[in-house]
Amino acid sequence: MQGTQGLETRWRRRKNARPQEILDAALAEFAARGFAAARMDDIAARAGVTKGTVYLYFQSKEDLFKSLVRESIGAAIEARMADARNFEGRSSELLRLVLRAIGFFARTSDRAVLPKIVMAEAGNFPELLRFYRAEVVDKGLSLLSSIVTRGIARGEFRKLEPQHVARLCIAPLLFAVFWRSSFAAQDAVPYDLEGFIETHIDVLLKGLGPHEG
Amino acid sequence: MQGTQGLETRWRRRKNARPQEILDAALAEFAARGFAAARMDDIAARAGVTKGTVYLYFQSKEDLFKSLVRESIGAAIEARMADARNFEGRSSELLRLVLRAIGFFARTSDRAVLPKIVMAEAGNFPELLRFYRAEVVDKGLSLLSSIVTRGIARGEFRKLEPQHVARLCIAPLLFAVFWRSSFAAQDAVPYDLEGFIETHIDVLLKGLGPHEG
DNA sequence: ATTGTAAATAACCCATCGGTTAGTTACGGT
DNA sequence: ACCGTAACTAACCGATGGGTTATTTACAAT
Repeated sequence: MQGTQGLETRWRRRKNARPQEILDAALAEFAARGFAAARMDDIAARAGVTKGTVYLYFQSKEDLFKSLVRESIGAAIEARMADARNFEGRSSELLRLVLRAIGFFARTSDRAVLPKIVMAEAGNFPELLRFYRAEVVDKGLSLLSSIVTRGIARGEFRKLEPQHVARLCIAPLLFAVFWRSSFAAQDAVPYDLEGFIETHIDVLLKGLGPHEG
Repeated sequence: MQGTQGLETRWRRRKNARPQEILDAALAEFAARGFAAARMDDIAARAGVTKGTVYLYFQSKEDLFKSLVRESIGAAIEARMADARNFEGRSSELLRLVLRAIGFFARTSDRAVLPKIVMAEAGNFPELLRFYRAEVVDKGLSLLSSIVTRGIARGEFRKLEPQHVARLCIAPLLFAVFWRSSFAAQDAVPYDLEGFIETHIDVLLKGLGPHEG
């Protein structure tokens, strides 16, 4: 537990480093077990401290989780919204760009498991759900549907309900997150998520196009 | 707990009715809380019995859940596979039919929450995940990818990786399930899931079509 | 070197819950 | 009427895990 440093002391005082280390450990444990099943003892052990120490820096398990959400996704979405507003080219290119970015996040980031955890335990922690929806879901859907609206206005996309299309954009990306965080572990040959996402963008953009088919 | 019948007896012997009533109660509790957080006491109470009685009919919590999966989805998928094999018309029509059927199930059935529960708690109950993947996921994906392969062979669809397209088919349906079982509860104006699914089928079929765009 | 203090530990408390079992009761057979 | 039995209950057990607290210890200031 405390065997990583030299031989002189059982532990060190590291007030500054602890919170981030605990957050990282918590992310890993929440990702592996979900919110309810993650043990504070395990989070502490992974962070190289004991449970009592975690409670020096965070009030409760729920506080720990919220801190995690706050410091991760919200900001990233707002950054992309700024990108989108400044974009000049074709809407299909803009959409491709944004979906590739979110797709990359979904395929590679550790943080991508957070939506899964939230939806999974929505029933037991409604406050967590409300928080996440306001912070992430509504912002994300609004970004995507504004791109779709732009595309329709410029005659690049067919006339479809932007709210539906926005959800069609992210559904496969959410699927990718779920696949990665559950089935992927038991696959001998890993499933090609990157190819999946490219196919998604390809099929979606063709499906949105105005040319009759 | 046992106050529903008349005044004469504290309880009745109803060996035949119990299992189904317990399964229904379990579905409701699993749907509301998830697998781990659902309490056997609550399931029993909802079924109008005590916990001991549940263990007369089911070996364990996990056995209860598995029974639920078995009696619901597995059979339905096999039925659709038979439908698909006998179908004579255009692949796009076949795919539309199948997706509408699954979509209807996703929008309306109580059982539709099962995939959500499984994926949510995959990390803690790998055996459950393995079971569900073999019983539902692989069969479902194989059904869909065979339709796609058929469509490509007949020149109705573009040449795309059927495994990717199969997942694209269900991703929005899974999304619908998740939306319904988490966010829907807090929406004042309910989101139009049926329109969403129709848009999905529309966009997907156009996106798969062979005509350049 | 000594000491004050706050960072960190380790042992503890207690509510919860899956599963078990000893006892109770409905009810068909005689 | 009265068993015999199996359906059912109710009380129990043991493990688990969130949160607390008494104690120990690193280390900066003097």
